[in-house]
Amino acid sequence: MTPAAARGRKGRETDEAFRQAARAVFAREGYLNAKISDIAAEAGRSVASFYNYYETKADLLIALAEEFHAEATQMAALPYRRGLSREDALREAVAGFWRTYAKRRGELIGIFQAAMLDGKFRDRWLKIRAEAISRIAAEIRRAQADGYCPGVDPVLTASALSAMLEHFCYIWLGQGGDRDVQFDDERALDALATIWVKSVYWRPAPA
Amino acid sequence: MTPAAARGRKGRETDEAFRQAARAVFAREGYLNAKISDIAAEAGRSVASFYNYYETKADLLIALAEEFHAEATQMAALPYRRGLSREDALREAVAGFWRTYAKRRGELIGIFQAAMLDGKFRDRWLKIRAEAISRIAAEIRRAQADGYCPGVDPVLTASALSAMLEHFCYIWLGQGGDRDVQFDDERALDALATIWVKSVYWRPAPA
Amino acid sequence: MTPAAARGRKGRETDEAFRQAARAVFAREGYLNAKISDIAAEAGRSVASFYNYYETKADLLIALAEEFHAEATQMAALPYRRGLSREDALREAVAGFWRTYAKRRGELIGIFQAAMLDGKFRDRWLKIRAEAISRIAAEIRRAQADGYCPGVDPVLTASALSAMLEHFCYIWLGQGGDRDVQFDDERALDALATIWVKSVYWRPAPA
Amino acid sequence: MTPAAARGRKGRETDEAFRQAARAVFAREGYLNAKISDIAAEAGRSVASFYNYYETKADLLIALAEEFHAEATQMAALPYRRGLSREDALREAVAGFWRTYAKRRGELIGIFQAAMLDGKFRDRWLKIRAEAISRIAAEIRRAQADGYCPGVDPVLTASALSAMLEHFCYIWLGQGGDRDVQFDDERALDALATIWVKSVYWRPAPA
DNA sequence: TATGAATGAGATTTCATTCAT
DNA sequence: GATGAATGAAATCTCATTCAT
Repeated sequence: MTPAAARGRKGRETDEAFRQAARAVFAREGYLNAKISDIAAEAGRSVASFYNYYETKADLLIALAEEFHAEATQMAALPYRRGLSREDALREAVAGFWRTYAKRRGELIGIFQAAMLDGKFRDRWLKIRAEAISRIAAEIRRAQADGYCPGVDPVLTASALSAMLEHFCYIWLGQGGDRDVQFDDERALDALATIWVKSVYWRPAPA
Repeated sequence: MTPAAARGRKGRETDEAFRQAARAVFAREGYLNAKISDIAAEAGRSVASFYNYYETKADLLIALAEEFHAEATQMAALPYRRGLSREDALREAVAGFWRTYAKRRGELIGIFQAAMLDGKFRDRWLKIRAEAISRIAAEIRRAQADGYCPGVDPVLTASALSAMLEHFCYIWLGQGGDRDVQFDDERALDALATIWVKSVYWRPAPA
Repeated sequence: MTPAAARGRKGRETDEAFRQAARAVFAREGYLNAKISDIAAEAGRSVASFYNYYETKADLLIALAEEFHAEATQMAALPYRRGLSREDALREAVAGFWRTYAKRRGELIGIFQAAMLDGKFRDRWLKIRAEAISRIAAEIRRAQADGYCPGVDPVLTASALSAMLEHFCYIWLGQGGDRDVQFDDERALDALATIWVKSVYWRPAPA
Repeated sequence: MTPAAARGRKGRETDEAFRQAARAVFAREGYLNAKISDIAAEAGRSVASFYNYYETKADLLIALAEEFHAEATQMAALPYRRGLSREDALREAVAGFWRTYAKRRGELIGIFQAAMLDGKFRDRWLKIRAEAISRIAAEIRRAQADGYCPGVDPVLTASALSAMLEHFCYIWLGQGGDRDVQFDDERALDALATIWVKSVYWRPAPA
């Protein structure tokens, strides 16, 4: 396998073709059902060529996941840099996350399925997830310093909120949602953000 | 396949052996990695015998999921019948759910993986999930009638809270948790219940 | 296995139930696709019970084939005893054969398929067939003695006519016939009988 | 599966190896008893390789049957183009058929067994057979135009003669013949052709 | 005599992966 | 770099047959 850096133009094009193909195939078939041959066919390349670029399907997914993570992180951090109020920033951060997933359905499905099944991938994803959680936990601690949500465990709360965010995105954006539930992007986002805000930015009733 | 009702003692024993074996194997290997032959070996029966009881691995899981759902529902409903305050009842209901999953790790893992990956199972599980969500949504509407959480969409909020509960359980009880996070049952439960309570039982700030 | 002679009333009833069931199942599914369990289900008996009566599916078919052969032979011989002209007798004999097969579709299908595929059965059926062929050959020799069809090989001709009769019956009565061909019993019989008569009862053109 | 036309030299060789192997195995074991693994072993290829060329054993047989049919049709048509008398042409056509089957015992056995048992194959074969029958029927109608065999149903007669030809070939060339019957190619052919000629080229006795 | 239950022994089929060109 | 072709290694599923009751 030629290292990525050493590739010529043709090589970079083929690599990109495999990435796009994988996103399409994961979105259509799911990660588990996606065969290497499906991805190759979608990319208009041979199966053997795939192995010039990635050792396994999981490796390709890891590459996609890293691209994805960079974007999601940026989207989530952005509002804080814009000087919004904490609540508004949070609402926007959640929205950023949601939109990133909506745009990258292939990665969403791939990452979630693979995290459940593939040991190699799970470890990588846990690291990425840990980063997000520690950022959320820091934000909770900051809120606590201002008198909000005293006594809650910042890390476990962050873990729970993150679990909610991810799984809700997977169900609604990846799987098409719960049965018989009306749905639109705005209302979904609003429900998510409200839970998040209310569960962090509350103050104890005055004695 | 003999219908369950028509089976004699020996048949019922074997069936039970397959169920226990499946729980153990799902817990150990995950649902997708579990081979019929693993389950049969764990049950001390032949693979061919398995097919006298279930048509597929998914069918066996459906049977387990139904048992499981009955128990979880009962555990979650119990506190309300005991006349606790809404908040306390909710806290206990969440705890009941958590404990059921903790006791039935095999089902937890099986259900989660299969709901994400196995079309046949997913449809069945969505039905079960829909029931739970409509019960949660009803509780939210009751809270709204008392002036709590005005304006939130009860069903989407229920969907999000349910997603949180399930995924958090899966991560902590099924997968062993997030990296580097200290964990104990009580604190985890507390984090979950607090989010749930605070995101439903809040009142708008007085104008 | 209790020998047939030693069976009580109940045993004879069960045996008969298996025979009828086999005829129905062979007619419906074909011999090869017929599972012992299908026959047992059709007979309303258990699979294990089947083995009290027959060692294999082929054994049951042999029993049916013998019943069948006795009837077909009788039907074919009858017209000769009634003093019809040779041609008319032949025509009637062919008709008897046809009607027997039509009435016993299960055996027809069973015998044909098994003769092609099951070594054990084939040997038995060849014996039965040999009898029929030698009877036909004798008739041809008698015709030759009267100056008909000089020079033809009586046995090979008998074999060919018998092959025609059997296969034509199988195609039309067993499989439902050739594509797009209009069909009724009388015309089919007439075509068969005419071929048979004309290929035996011809005289050489006078020099 | 690469379409046959798009294959390179190596692919074509392997395909041919599977065809030859199938012919040998069908001739030796019969179609139904032939396992994919037998064919692969005979071809000196792996079982997995088989599936790069055919989806099922039936598909391979269909390919062989089409080759076979093309040859048989040509052999049967040839004598008519040579300007022989009708009777002589017919005799030769039958001989062409017989020789084709003799040369291709594997196909003969495969086609017959599969037509009896395999729904997928039967439909295909019926189409091929229908063609042959309509050609024979046309010949009979031509004979009738010349005053031969008045009143017979051309199509049913064609069906019966075709059934005779095929089944006789199967019994003698595929199964090794009837018991205790002396046999040689010439006599067999003669018996077949005589039946065919006499059953078509007869004129009614003058009133 | 009858049968519920168990199973050994196979055949089919699928795919990720390798290799020679 | 690219790819046609080949394959090892599994897992699923099916049934005839047996046996204890």
